[in-house]
Amino acid sequence: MSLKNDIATINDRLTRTQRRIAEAVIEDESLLTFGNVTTLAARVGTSRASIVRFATKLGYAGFSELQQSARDEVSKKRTRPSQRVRSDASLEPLQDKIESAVRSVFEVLHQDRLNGMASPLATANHVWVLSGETSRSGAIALTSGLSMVRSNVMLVDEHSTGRELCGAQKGDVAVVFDFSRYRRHAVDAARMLADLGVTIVAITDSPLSPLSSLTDIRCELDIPAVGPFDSSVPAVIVAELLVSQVVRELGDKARDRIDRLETLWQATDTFLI
Amino acid sequence: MSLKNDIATINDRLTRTQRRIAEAVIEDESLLTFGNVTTLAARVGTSRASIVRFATKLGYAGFSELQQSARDEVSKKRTRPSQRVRSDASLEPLQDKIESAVRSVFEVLHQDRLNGMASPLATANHVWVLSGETSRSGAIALTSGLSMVRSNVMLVDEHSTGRELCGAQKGDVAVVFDFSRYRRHAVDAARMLADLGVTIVAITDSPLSPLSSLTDIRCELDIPAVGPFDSSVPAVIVAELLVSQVVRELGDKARDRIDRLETLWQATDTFLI
DNA sequence: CTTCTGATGTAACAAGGTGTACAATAGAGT
DNA sequence: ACTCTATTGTACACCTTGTTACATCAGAAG
Repeated sequence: MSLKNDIATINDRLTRTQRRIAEAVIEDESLLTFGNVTTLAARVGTSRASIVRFATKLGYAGFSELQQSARDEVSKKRTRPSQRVRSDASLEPLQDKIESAVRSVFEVLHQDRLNGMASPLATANHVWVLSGETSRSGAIALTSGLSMVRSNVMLVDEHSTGRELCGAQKGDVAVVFDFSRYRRHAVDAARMLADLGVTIVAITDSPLSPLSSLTDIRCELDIPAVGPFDSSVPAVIVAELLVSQVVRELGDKARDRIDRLETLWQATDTFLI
Repeated sequence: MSLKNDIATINDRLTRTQRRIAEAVIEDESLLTFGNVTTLAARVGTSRASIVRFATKLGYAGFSELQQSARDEVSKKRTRPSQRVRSDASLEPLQDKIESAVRSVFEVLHQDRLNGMASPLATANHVWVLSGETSRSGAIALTSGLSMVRSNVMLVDEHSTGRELCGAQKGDVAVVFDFSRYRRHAVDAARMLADLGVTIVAITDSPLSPLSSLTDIRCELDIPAVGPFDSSVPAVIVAELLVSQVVRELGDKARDRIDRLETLWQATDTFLI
């Protein structure tokens, strides 16, 4: 806003070419933030000197200072949501962190990426679910949801890794949740499965994660800290979105299975209502 | 995404300083888009040459090309919202539902109520954690977090309810997660524990829940549906908030335990970093 | 301990960018 | 038509930046 304000305050004192320059930078701010004097001059169809004079007219020492100001402006815009100021009850910073983490999950997980991650889960022979510690809730959510809509979903516990995984083979899919400190057993198991030809779907927190080099089918989440530990909320959300997408892909097959499950529940009187 | 992809595909071939560079540009993308070789090198604490080598390692001709790519990426991001309406159409209702569920968790869980639920967990002799199906992720999150900061935390599985609970007595606390259809075993177990004099902390979805009549220490959450199933996100958030509050109450005792846990992890080489 | 390899830093260089002095130009007023 | 002034373009000096060649250093292998 500050740039537009600057222009507005002196806009009646602008010369013709300066006005053209102003119009150009308002229409496409990247001319200022990413461009330089030469490109901007070319775009407007004027000389480079006029660009510099435009900057000084706005009150800056030169083009460089104007550019810096424009860059600061967009940087501030990007970081604002997290800095949002509010009253200081001790729960609110947590609320902020979690809410923005939730939002970022949906930014990362556009529909096409979600499709790319869910499709293998719909078609795989077996689905193996691996996780570290903080991501365990996500793994549970995925296993629980997925096993209600398809068969052969296995949660692999740390202490039973070898025994359970020995049947894995090509055509299977392994979903690996792991964050921040990267539990060795999860990473090792994932690497082993990848070597066996199993398709890896990774939910992790950084392109620098050891999981990221194993597969293209993955997403990187922002993980907020809640108290001393990392939150598993983003992982759980991803798990639930994956399940709902798999359900959509499987269509009637999933519905049938859910129906059969329901009759089983009824027969065993599992629920109170 | 393309930058993060680029980094991910070669992340295991990065040298130490190159990894530091990668971490820096992932954390603050403006270092790439707005910065230059000099500033990035200064930020990372390395030489300018290493920055250039990092760019070439990623497959670019040099830093300039990498910067251009980064700039293109954010330019694309800025124009995306218009496409987003179309391509993300099916995700947006879900996003709305989850975000407002998150918000409602914090509306329900004012600081005093959170205190009331967390305090018993800090002082109890034993903490028993029970759950239904969709709330299982929350139970896992609570058990996992709580057992890192205090001892005698037990997750009670459906098939082992009797065996595990027979030691419960006055002075213990049971946290029960259960929603919507109210799994019979969770409710029955909670009732039994209440009869034994165990303090019940309930996380459920309605004052009409069978759990609500057992205890005053409880909260009622709005549970959104994600696909055909109920979301466990609210339960997980409550679990994490409880843990963070217990940590605050236990103070140094919790910190000591975390420290000991850390040395154990170090000794057993549990994590990659 | 020595050697070798790869990673890192230093320094030089070429290219490109900014700012300014100065010349050219356009336009208004006489 | 002439002059004066404000505006714009040109040219140049200076500085910064990206790149590369070379020297140094650290660490693994023997």
